[in-house]
Amino acid sequence: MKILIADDHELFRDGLRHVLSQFEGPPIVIEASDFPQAIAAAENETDIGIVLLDLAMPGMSWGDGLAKLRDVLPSDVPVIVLSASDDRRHVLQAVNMGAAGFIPKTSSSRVMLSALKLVLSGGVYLPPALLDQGPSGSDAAGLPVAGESALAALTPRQREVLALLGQGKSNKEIARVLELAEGTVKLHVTAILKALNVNNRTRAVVAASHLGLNGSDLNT
DNA sequence: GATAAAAGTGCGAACCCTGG
DNA sequence: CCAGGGTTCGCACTTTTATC
Repeated sequence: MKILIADDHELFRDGLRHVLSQFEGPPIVIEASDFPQAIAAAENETDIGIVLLDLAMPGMSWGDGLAKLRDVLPSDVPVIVLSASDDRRHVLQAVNMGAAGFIPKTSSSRVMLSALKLVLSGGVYLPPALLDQGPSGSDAAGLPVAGESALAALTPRQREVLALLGQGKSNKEIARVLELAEGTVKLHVTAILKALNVNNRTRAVVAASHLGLNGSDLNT
């Protein structure tokens, strides 16, 4: 498998390459130090399996760069955003633009490998710390807020279920935590999906995170 | 205050789909 | 085949709200 690492810091690329070498069947690593190089690599290289993208790179704004990368990459190739900043607004915007996840550069190699495996298996990885942050409070910086009314429409029980979904728990685990039948949890999950206008639990978690819901809501 | 309606919550069951 | 996720239906109970 080929992995494209796009980061303007050579030292970080070296470290990342070392981490990736621990993968079963070490991948072929392609490197880019700015957005134009990353886009060119995405266009010219075949069989890229995953892209690790630093948001802060020269060449163009991260939004334009990510959009351009998504344009040239096949739709089934996931792009994981790497950043030293954990500005959740940027991260969630990136996810909305098609990123399959976000890995803080402060993460351990173990976390990074786990996140990569999750994304490669079709999931979306967001760090717990990001999900645990409180509401952004404002859309002044341009964060889309569509759907907040839908979130407000959720019942307290549904919010509890959504918070546990955000912790990656299965219906069974949620049922155990809330002392409900699994069928009841499914009922709540179905209602949540409808309310948030999404079609699966992963997107519901992303949407909830986007809207500022977090695990601490369990106590409300 | 009493009553009815609505909303929220909970359960069981059956069905379909998907992936391992 | 089986487990898990998602959907739908029916039913019951409690709480809240509106009406008289």
